[in-house]
Amino acid sequence: MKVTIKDVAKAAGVSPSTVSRALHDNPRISEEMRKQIKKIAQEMDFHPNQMARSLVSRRSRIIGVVFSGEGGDSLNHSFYPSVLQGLGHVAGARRYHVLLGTGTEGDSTQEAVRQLTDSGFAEGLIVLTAEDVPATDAAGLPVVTLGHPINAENAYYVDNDNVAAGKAATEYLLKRGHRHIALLGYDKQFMVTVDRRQGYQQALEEAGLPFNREDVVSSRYLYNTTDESQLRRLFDGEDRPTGVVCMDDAQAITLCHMLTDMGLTVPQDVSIVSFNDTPAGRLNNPPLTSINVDPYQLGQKAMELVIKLVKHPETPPTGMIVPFSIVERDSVRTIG
Amino acid sequence: MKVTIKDVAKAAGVSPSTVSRALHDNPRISEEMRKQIKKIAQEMDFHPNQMARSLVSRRSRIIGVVFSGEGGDSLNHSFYPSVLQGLGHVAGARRYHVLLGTGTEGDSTQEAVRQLTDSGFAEGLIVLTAEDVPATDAAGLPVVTLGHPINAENAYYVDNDNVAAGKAATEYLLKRGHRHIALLGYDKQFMVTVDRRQGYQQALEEAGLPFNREDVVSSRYLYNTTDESQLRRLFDGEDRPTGVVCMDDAQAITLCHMLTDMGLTVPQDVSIVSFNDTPAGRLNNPPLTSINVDPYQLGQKAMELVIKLVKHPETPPTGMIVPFSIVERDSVRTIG
DNA sequence: GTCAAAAGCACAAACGTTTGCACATCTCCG
DNA sequence: CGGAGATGTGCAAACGTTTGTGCTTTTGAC
Repeated sequence: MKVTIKDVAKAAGVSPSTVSRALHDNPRISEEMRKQIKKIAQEMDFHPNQMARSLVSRRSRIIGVVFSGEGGDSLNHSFYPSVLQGLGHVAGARRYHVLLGTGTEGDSTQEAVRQLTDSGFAEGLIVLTAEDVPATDAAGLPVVTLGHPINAENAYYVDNDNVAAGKAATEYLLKRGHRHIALLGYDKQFMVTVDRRQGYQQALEEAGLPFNREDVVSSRYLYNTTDESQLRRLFDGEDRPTGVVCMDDAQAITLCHMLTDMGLTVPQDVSIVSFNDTPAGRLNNPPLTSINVDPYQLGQKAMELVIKLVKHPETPPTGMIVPFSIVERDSVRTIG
Repeated sequence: MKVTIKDVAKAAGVSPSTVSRALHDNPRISEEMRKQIKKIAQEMDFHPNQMARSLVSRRSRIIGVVFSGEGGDSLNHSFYPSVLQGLGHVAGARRYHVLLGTGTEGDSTQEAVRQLTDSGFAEGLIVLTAEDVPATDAAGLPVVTLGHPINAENAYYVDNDNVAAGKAATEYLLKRGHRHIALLGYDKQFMVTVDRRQGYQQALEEAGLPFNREDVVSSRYLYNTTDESQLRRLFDGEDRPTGVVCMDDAQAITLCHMLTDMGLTVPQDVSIVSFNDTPAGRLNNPPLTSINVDPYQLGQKAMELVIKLVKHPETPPTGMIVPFSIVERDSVRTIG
């Protein structure tokens, strides 16, 4: 049987309430009593029952985290573990716990959220969805979304400045003399990619360059499924792009293969800057110049934000932007 | 304010206990009463408070999961997300929840386990550690380790048959005519790699081939840190290996690069079969023939096992073996 | 030496459930 | 028609904490 607060009280010859207060450093307990009780509790290896504690205090110190379902490749992306680590570390440091939103195979994000809120354990939610996020104010719990929500004005979220990132990637190539730059991996279902695309276009326009529809090729985000024929056509003519910005390293890598297949080499013939700075990208030949969106910090900030929210529910809607960085490797060549 | 069982009781004109029983399909409640109560509960959007419920029932339906600390690259490995998915899906299906063992940055596995057990929420633990697992019977909770524990006889675990896997990888090359096979990525700190090494040796011996110490090169498991000079020496002479089995795709990929750097190509000059079937391996040129250890199923089985344990604590120590499969791609060539 | 204030602690209620037991009603048999 | 068994429901205790209130003792000022 687990040792309860009553056992400690009996051992110390005081009442349970005194023990409780002593352990919480309540000033109404004398210094010496406090020390002694703590010592006894220690010796008895007493750990307060969280269920009981949470029942009365109405605080569980548990944050629910739900990942966008789908499974597939997307969850395998190195992005998620990093986020999880970030989340976990700050949770741990603040003595919070992380409850994973599971849901059976193939469940929707919605479903996972419901499971989590119904469970009644979590006092705050982080939903990490690459897709459109429904305005989920589930059961009155504070929700922060990781990624750009549709109704950004009255939501809590943490994200990169994706249009700035798209712009930066493009400008990186522009600065190095590239005049014809393609965009690979646009997926209108994913805010990230539409934002980046916008940044791409901005950079082009500010440089006085034309924006061509044919230069942006679509594919499912994080799924490595590009229409290769379209891609080949793009790189076929003499006026082919000399630079490409890719939405994800994986696409960049397959692009590399296709290019060598076509007799073109990276970065001599075409330069690539991509996103997400994955292990695969680092291992590629050549190693990819890629934009690191700092998933670890995204996780950290998200957790910090929910925790703030559960403590101060009145906090006005907040959007936190975490900076990206471009890590330079060998997939870009300076022209001219 | 949340709606409690008392509210429902009042609305239904019965006592809380009746409501409780009705919702639990207790046969002592009449059919019609049960239906009516359920209807009312539904309408009032009543969800029982899990804290209260757990307090009395002493069951939380929460399973703690702790990943081996370290962080670094290891957690970024695609292995973990898959495991998590497997875990999560069966947990969800059985209406269990997953509580992540966090621990602040750089904490040990030990520490994470402690945080989890002290929290008092979990009624079972899954510890996923690639390293030596301390015999953690923490606080009387059932613990299943994912991976090969040292004291396998009286532990609950799920794992691959790693020596069989190492053997299979080696035999795959032997069958294709390779007579000189190296082993890359041995790390004596990790049971997985020592088991696989043993399988490698067995395969060699059964084929009547000599086992050479110089043919196995060490490096930190899952960290891409091999002593390149040793590797170069190995592939320098005329009697260089024609086949290599690698402990992880990442190592295989860097090996590829080194080989091309040395003027050798894969698979023409040297064949590679590696482990873990990662995205990066799939994207490599050539795509790697790799052994898939089925992390998803590992996760599933582990969760099934703990759940079984929390229900039947008397279950005798069990080791579950999940089958691996070798997925054939283009990094192996048949000789002769 | 008296009294008020401060200090130190115990009592008991409350949090929202579950569950053993007792109670009331109804049915049916002798 | 009396009582035994079913059948359905309510009472109250229990789970292990926290916390408002009240009681006792000590302290210090006059």
